[in-house]
This record gives sequence, C-alpha cells and structure tokens, in this order.
Amino acid sequence: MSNSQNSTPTNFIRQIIDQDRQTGKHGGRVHTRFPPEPNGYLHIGHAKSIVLNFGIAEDYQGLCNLRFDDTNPHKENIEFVESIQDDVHWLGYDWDDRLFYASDYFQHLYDFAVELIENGKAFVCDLDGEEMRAYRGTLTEPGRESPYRARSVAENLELFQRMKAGDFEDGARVLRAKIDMASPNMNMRDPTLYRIRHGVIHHQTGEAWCIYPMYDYTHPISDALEGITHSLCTLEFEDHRPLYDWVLDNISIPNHPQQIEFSRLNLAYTVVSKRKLTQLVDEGYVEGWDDPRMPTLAGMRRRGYSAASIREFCHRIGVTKADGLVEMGMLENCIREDLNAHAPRRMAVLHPLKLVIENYPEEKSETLKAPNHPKDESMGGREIEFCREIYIDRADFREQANKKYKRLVSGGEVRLRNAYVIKCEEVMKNNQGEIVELRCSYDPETLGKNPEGRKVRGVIHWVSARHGVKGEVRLYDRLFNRADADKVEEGGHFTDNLNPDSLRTLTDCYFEPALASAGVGEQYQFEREGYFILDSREAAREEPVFNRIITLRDSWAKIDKPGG
RNA sequence: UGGGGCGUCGCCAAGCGGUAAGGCACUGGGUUUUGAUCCCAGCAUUCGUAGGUUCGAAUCCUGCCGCCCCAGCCA
Repeated sequence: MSNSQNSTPTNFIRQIIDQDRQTGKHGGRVHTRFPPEPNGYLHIGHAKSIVLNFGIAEDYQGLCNLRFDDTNPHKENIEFVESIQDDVHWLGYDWDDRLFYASDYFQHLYDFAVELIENGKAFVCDLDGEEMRAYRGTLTEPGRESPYRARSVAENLELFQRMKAGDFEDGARVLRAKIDMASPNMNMRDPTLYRIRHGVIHHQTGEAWCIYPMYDYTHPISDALEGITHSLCTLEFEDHRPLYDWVLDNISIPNHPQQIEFSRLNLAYTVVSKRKLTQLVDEGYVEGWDDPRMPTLAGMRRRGYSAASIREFCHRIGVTKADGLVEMGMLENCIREDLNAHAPRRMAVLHPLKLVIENYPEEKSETLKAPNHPKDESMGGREIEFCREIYIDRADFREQANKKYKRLVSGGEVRLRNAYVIKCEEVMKNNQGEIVELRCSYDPETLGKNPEGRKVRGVIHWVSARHGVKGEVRLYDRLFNRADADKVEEGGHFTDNLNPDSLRTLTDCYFEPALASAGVGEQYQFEREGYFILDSREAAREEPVFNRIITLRDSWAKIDKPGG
C-alpha cells in the first residue's frame, strides 16, 4: 500500500560518489556530515539536507556526523543545540558517538592560522568595517590591497597572539587571508578569517576565546579533521568553494574533502529561511518555533506530520542544482498517503447541529461496532454509542439541494455512518430563521444493510449528544497567502503576505467516546473531515484539543457551486 | 556591464549521441456505509531559443534570451 522510504532515487551527488568509489578516491570511503548552526530550529529545508547526508551514509555503508557550526556565539544558544538533536533523532537518524562542534577545533584552527601567517599567507588587518568594504571593490571593479597587508610575519604573529590574548577591542583588527584583491570572485579578495568578540559566553567554550573563526575558514578544516569525504551544502556556497579549497591547500592537513552544492528547498506558501522564521517567532506572528503552522520540524511534529512522511517527501523532491518551488500538494500527498494507511478512523462533529430521532425511544441507547479502518481489518474496531439525540455537521444538511448533494435534505434520507438510515421530517428554526434542530425518523431495518427499493443519498458522520465528548479543534491553513511567500512588493515586508486565517479555532466540537482516551502522538482520521492529532501542548487540558494535520482530499469542494 | 550557477509537461524530476522514465496535480471511467481510499485510462512529435556538427542531438559546439547567487568582522 505504502512504498514509503523504500525508494531512494539516484541523483547527481550519488553519481559523483559512485565514480569516486570506482576510482578509489578517498580510499572508497563515504563520510558526510550535517552541519547546522545552532541559531534556530530545524525546518523542512534542513530535512532535505539531513535525509541526503544521513541517507547517503546509510546507503554506502558510510558515516554521517552531526556537527554544530558554532563559530558565532552572538547568535547561538544551547536551546537550539538541544532542539536540533531532538529533531534529527525524531526524523529517524543517529550519529552514534559522532557529535561534534566546530568549537572543538578552536585550538587547531588557531594553530593553522599561525601556520598561514608563518607562511606569509595571512595578515592582521586594522581596517575597520567601512574601510574594508571600500577597499574590497565592487562586483565589476577590483579591490585594493589593505595598507596592512605588507606587515612582517613577526608582527603578524605578535598581533594575532595579542588578538587572542584580548589586547584589542571588538572590531579593532581581524586576521585575513592573503589571496587576491583583484579576483573576480569576491570571496577571494583577502577574506576575513578571524574576528574579535569580547563579552559573549560561548555555549561550549565559555569565555576561553575572544577571537572567533569565520565560516569559510572553519568549515573546510572541520571537514578535513573529521575525515569527511563529501561535504554537501547549498548552492549559495558554490562561490565559496575556491576558498574552501584554498584553505585546505595552504595548511598542512592531509585530507581534502570535496564540496558539492545542491539547490535548497523552496516550498510554496511558506518561508524556509531561519532569519524569517526567527522573525515570525520573535515578533509574535506565531506561537513559537513549534507552532503547528510553522515549517519547522518541531512545528510539523506538533501539527501531526509523521517523520516517515517527511522523509518520503525529501526522497520525492529529489536533489539537483536547479532552483524551484515545490508545491504544497507534494508534501500533502506524502502525509495523506501515510495517514490513510495508518490512522484509525473516528467520528467527530466540528460544527454541531442537533438532530432528534423521534421514533427512537427516549431512554434507549445502543452500542454499535465500528471498524477502525475500512480496508485493514488487523486494525480492529471500537464501540460507538447511538441514541435518540445526536449531532451532525451543519454542512451536512440543506433544506433543499439538487441531486448532486449527497447529504441530508428536508424530507430526504441519509445513512448515518456505522449506524442507521434516517429521514429528515422537520426543520426547527429560531426567531431569526436559523436552523437550530432537525427532527428525524430512523429505519430500524437498516443497521448493517441497505433498505430495499430505495436509494439513500449518501453517508454522513455523527456523534451521540449524550455520549459525545466536547472539545476544541484547531484548523490550520497555509501560513502565507502567496506561493512565493518571501516575494515582497516595493516598500513592503514579507509579513505582509501572512495569511490572517491560517488558524481557526472551533470550541464547540463533539468527539465520539473512544476519542476521550486519545493519547499524545496518536493520529486519527475523523471520517469525512481529515486527519487529526491531540495537541501535545494542550494534552493536560480537561477538554481535548485536536490539531487538524491535513484535510481529506475533497473533490466535492471543487464542484460545490451555490445552489448545489 | 565582473564572477559563479541554472533552464525537460502546471509542479518536482529521470535522461549522459540512438529517437522523452516516474511522482504530484489535473481529466475521464469503475468499486465504495468516508464526495476518502482503491482500480483503470488519458495527460511533452518535444526538451528556453537560434544556428551548427552528425545517418541520428534533450544529450556535442556556438550565439542569444531568461532566472538565481556573490561586494558580513553572518552561516
């Protein structure tokens, strides 16, 4: 039924690895790494990278390290270090004893920097930020060499040592590589290797250091130290590859991993940028990193998405160098496919309308059996309670409708799911003319069998008014109103694209009794409505709160024109 | 206008000189006590574009067009 996670389509990176193994490059080893910066929660875009890196390691009998790229203590903290580990584990991957931090290598990094200085390949520069920018040139004009570029090795050594010792203020000096100020590649114009940062407590190294290495310097060395063979990253780092290689070619380190770039994931109607997600959280547009509308793994988990479905999604979208925008439907199909196979069925009424079955005895009630899955008997069944007063959904009744409408109409018949066929005899309204109650009759001969000689319009779900459990349901919709959510009109802001109706809370819902014992993490299908899960943050509440994971496909919604 | 990438169906994506896989979406039809699921069928004479090479090109070459990334002491 489900082909989940069996399929790992090939891609250009796997082809490169295949070739490398044939030619014996890296001794035939495959060793990857997932290198997040702990400055935010992981999102669906990271999932693509995780599945790629850990997946390749698995398939080639290699290894994949988890490494925190923690070179900028200003933006990083321990909460993110922990959440990232939780999320990678939840997604289904493990790094055994290979949890590393770039900060583990601070001493090595320092020593290699000294080596660069000794070889005349790095220098301490006193230019401030603004001056540096001016000296850097532009995209079309070459830059000029820093006046400090010619300092002697001895002076550079001493100044760098004093930078480390804390003799200079933030921004006073940096260590720079001596490469080529005329390079058409901006990254090669004597890039900064180290900067000074006082007064921050690094989550791993505390106050041991007041100089911190830059990404472009740290990453290749960290990869090499760990024996990484293939260093996979996103397209925007393609321009950095010459620098990655330059660093490794100019220090005495044996390994030289191969950086390979792939395009990052763009998902329609959401943003996949840590900066923007951080803003949504910090400015209160959402409840937090785990808001069920967020494309973070924490949010998707709370929303009810399974790890398997996210993995499957990552397989289906593939890995290439072409940037695109993946439709939400792609993700939704993965979720539905998983949930359809595995979620037990239940009944819940979201917009209740009271319905009284007049020919059903006042005090009577009966216990009926209902299967948990229409096709999978191994999933068993549960008991539901039927009585004279029930709730149905308001959308399942219309006073009149054409024959396309397969639900209850005045004078018409409909099947109550897992129960009897009923007929609407009378519509009760209040003074405002609003329908407040339906009076019906039922056919006691229709339990488990169809009536003879007449055709029933359709099937609707229901919950006993006497036995049902009252509670809340949260309906989620796309977070943004436009597919390219980060596109902004002149003078606008991406938050202008936020969908004001991304969350709808329904507080007057009724769930069948079996749902009273629903546990955290259990996904259900509420028949004819969608897939739901108990909100893990509200699990302690007396009345249950369910999140809607995703609706059922609904071909009726497309043809339901007014008067239908 | 410098450099680096990318352009195959509405979306994602195979294809690697021998005559356009697959998935999603969509459209028909069948089954169905979920307008769900499931099943069956349809869905690119054409690969951004114009030339060239070749018996033969989405695949090789050249020009052009379009889109993305780069001027942090962020990653």
